[in-house]
Amino acid sequence: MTGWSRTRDSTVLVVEDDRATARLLELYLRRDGHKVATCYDGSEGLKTALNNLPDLIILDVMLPGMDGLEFCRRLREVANIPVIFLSARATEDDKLHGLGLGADDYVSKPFSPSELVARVQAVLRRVASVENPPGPVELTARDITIDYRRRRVTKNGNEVHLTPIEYRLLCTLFNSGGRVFTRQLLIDVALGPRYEGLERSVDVHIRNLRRKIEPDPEKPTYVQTVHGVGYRFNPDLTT
Amino acid sequence: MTGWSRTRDSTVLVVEDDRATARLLELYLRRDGHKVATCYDGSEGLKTALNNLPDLIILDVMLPGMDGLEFCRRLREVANIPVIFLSARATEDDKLHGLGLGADDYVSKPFSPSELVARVQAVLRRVASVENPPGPVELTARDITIDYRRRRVTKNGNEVHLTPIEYRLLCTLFNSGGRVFTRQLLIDVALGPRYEGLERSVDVHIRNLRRKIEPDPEKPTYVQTVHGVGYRFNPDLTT
DNA sequence: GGAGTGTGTGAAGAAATTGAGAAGACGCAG
DNA sequence: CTGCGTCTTCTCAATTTCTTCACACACTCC
Repeated sequence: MTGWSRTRDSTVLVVEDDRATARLLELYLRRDGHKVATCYDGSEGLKTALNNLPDLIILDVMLPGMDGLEFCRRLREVANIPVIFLSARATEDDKLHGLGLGADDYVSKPFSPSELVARVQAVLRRVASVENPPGPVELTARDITIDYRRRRVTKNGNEVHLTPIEYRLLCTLFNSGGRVFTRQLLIDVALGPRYEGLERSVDVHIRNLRRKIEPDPEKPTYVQTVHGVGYRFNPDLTT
Repeated sequence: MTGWSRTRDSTVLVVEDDRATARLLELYLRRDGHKVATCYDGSEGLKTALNNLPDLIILDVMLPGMDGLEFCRRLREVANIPVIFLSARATEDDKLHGLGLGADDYVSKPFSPSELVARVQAVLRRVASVENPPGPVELTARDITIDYRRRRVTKNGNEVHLTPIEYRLLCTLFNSGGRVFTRQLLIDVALGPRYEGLERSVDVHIRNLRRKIEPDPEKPTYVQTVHGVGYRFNPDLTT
């Protein structure tokens, strides 16, 4: 595990319980010059990912051991490895669309192998130019910056202390391209299926989050309310 | 998990008095792409190790010339080469459990060669970046310095005595670029897959580590707690 | 404007996480 | 055998974080 010093040829971790699909992926990825490792269930995959820090992960959404979203969320807590989702059904796509978890792309089954390989290339190229170590992996909007690797949020350079839930909500909203999230979707995506609070609790966390990052919490500019729907993140100042 | 090749081409020293076992090890390790040297007794093995500085040592516990535990202890005084123990009987396993000597893994006889090869890979991968990082053999952050070759830690020039577990935790956190580690990840990365303690034990080691390196252990500046997540190393004083 | 619904606010109690001390296990050295 | 060093585990206290509730305020549609 050569932490965050990416090597020339990229390693790809495939987490997919269907062996046939997994083998297909391996075949095409190897042919494309990647090193490939495969895990057949979620929790093993997560451990492997954290131990070996591949350059990219291809992740089935439906997994034994650990759900793909859960996988991604836990991965994001400690690492920032790009993820491409494999979704089985069209209905799943909706949720994935909104994934603020740092999914870098998603592909619906059945997929064309060459399309997937192309997406892998694209993600790796994009990531390589931005993310290469050493140094923080950051996203910035106006004066807010998220450093995923250190799990640190700064506003104008000063650290802002966020609780775990606030951090997850912010991450989810932050890199969602301004998409609107219902409270339930925020719960699903940011807090996980095992979350047991009421939807209204999300309001409270949003408020606390605003207090910490908004210049004037009375008039939110980052986390905006969409009345009757939910919340969305506004990266610009144009609204 | 399948695949991955990143840790080949390393030199392995086998110290094992039983010639048949030794030859078996050589065979499999060579097939796996390692260079292998073999010694048949302890004191000769130690001499060889110190002269040639292999990347890893496979060490029989029962040895003529010098006991394997003694070997490990003396090795640790001057070098930081990872060690995998070969223990003859199940009863010996208990002794090795404790990692107290700084063993990195252990394998019971009779062993499956492919399992041993896999463990060699795992140890090399894990240890490579954490305890034997590429680049300089000495890293400094503020007034803490780690000398990887000698396995020494100094604070303002004074040696700080760390236990094997403390040392590994510190190494792992130290050259991680400030990344956040969950307790489980610390266990996986720093202590190895055979570690059997609870996650909470990590807390205790972190506390002991803080007592030794922090100016004011009440307000940690090096090893920071990330509430709800884990720990993080802060090289600067900027927070 | 007013009813009806949705959202923001503050605070209190519950719950979870972490820190601290200490006891026990274990092997080793003298 | 006894003392020493290390590691694990336990409990209790301190702290942080989360949830919930009641009410004030805002929005929308008629």
